[in-house]
Amino acid sequence: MAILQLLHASLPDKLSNIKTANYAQIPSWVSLSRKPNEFSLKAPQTQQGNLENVHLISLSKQGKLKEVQEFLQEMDRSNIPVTPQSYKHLLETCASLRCLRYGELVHDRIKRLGKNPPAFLENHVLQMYCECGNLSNARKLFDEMREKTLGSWVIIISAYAYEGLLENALALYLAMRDLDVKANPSIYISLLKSLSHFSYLELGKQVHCHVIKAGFTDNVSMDTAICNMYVKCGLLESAEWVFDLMREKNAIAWTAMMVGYTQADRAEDTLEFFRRMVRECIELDAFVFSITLKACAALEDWKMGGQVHGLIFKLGLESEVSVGTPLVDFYVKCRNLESASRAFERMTEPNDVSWSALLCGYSQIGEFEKCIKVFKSLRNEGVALNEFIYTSIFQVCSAFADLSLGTQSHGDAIKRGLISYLYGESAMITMYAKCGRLDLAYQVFELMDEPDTVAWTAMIAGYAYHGSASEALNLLNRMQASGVRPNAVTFVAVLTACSHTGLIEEAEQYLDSMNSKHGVEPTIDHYDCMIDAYARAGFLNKALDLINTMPFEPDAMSWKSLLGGCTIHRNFELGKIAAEKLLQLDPEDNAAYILMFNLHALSGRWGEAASVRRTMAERNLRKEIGCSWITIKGSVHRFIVGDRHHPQTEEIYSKLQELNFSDTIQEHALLSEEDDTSNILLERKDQLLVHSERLAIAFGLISTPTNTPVVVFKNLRACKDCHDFGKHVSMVTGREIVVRDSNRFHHFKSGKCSCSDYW
DNA sequence: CTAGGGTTAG
Repeated sequence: MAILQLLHASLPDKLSNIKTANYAQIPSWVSLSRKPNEFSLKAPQTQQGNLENVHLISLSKQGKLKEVQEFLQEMDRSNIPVTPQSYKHLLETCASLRCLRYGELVHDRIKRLGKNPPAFLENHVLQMYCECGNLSNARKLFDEMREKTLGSWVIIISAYAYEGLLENALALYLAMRDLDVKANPSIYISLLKSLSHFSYLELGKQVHCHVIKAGFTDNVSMDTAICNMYVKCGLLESAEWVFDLMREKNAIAWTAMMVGYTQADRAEDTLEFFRRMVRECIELDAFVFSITLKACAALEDWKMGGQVHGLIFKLGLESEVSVGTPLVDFYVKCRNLESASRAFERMTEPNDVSWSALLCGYSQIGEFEKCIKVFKSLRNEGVALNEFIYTSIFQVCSAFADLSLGTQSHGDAIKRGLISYLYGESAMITMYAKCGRLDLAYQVFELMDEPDTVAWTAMIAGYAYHGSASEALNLLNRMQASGVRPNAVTFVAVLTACSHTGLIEEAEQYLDSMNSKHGVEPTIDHYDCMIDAYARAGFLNKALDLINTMPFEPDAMSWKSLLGGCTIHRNFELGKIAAEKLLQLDPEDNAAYILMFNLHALSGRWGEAASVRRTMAERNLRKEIGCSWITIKGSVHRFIVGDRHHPQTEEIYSKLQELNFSDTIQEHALLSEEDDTSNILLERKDQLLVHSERLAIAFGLISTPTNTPVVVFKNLRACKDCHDFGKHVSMVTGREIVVRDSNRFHHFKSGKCSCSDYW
């Protein structure tokens, strides 16, 4: 027994589920050089060569194709015939190992055997070619076969259907009918599989009719296939109709229906089906769990998901990739990265899908460093990567504005053929745009065959970040002309572009016509954009009116936009109302306190300003540390306020002095998101002069050729003083300064900013 | 000879 186990352990995985008889115990030293009657085993004459054939089959079942080859030669030398049964096993092994080379050798031998090999053997050869993916050989054989059995038709039609070669599959099906060969359920099931797409719905219905006429309904597998075909075509009602009529329903039919519900955004129905399955004691397998977890993930229903996880644990399915991977994704979607990692670790054999689910989690939750680290180690270890992983990497590059890693990953993905059409390309558009390279973003966009809504939106949003409203609107027109329909996100980008450039009338028109002209229902995000547009432009009352009359309850963003406008345009009364409302909705919003503080400071209400600042200190608001960075020759230089760690610190500070920009007294009183608000006594002016973005700009000036723009990135919103600083520097040095803050790009040129001081 | 279900992304 132990030997057998050992032997099995050494078999290739693909073979481990093949049931083997005890042939393996026949030693390979069984000699062929002796004459049959010399065997100690008294083999009757009629069974001559039995032992050799048995041994051949044994070798074949162990996947030892090379030894098979050698043994065959030995058998040939001793004139021992190979039985058809042996050939059958050899062909099966070649098929399961996808080993076309040996398969062809076996086929050659069979051809040499005589003019009429048994039909069943030819079917095995056919099957071997199909499984090895060589359909042209398969077809050639099929056409030459003198005796085609029903099985031959099944094999070749299924192969075509499986490869998605619909026309070939259907042509053969029709040819078969012409020859009066009656199709069996297998053939219909294969055909239905290849018709599982909306564009083939009419054909699918016709095949369904043929199935009914042939009397094959009320067959579990058949009905399951029909059900699945309707699901994949998006006709859930038809699928339900078939499903409800099934007297006996297997797990596959249930799964198919659940997939349909989840795809149709009806995840609740999926979960209801799952509950029914549990109640009706249907056997739950890995497939059922994966779709159920997907539904839990879509609903972010961590309670239900947790219960499902419990069941998975009880059934001992946690270690399976097919369950573990969706489990990782479920926890990622519920923003529970800790459980996601734990689920990941419990899988015995994670695959590339598992890795991409995890990496996507890291990038979505903002664990960018971790994401890159894992990505690099996967690359080094030669683990299979996929296009999903690269999409996540592009997102990380966007967040870090890491053009260097972005372009490298782009090249890497091209080499591996892993830029996924649409998904990967759109992620790259965003990546290049957010790295300050609209030109490269546009190149990617231009090279796309058929950009879809998301790709157009990414490009429009790119122009919006950079404040190029006219290009953004232009692109929207081109998008519509090319027949791609804008969605809600597209309009957020369009309205943002308008808002950032003060195109009030245009914004109003787009908001008004969204629904009537484009069939996109406005959401609160669109109203917030409009409120922002009014507020920035100084139409504070219009902004307030919209807050009061829009068909949604105002959210934090609504009031924040109004408050921002009140600060720019110094409307204290309204600003106070907005600030109170905002802090009611989001007491943790650091920016809200800063805006409120600045509003009080601007009106000289120092008592109230100080009280805001005290509240901030007391609440110890968790906030991001402000930092700015610049990439010089591929390496990133990062600065925080008052940083003196850089090796060229002296040069940087003397450059700052040389720029000699003195801020006006009044603006010194204002707070920026970068200031250390936990210490209310700290002299603000000292901090201001050494804000991180100034350090980065100064470093950029001394480290780059004078004819190139200085491109600086910052994780927070640019403060008023530093914005003025940027304008000043672009004036006195004659250089273009580009700053990307958390909201958008600022292009400073000859003392002016592309944002027209509107940000 | 014999088919049918799932999980990752912009």
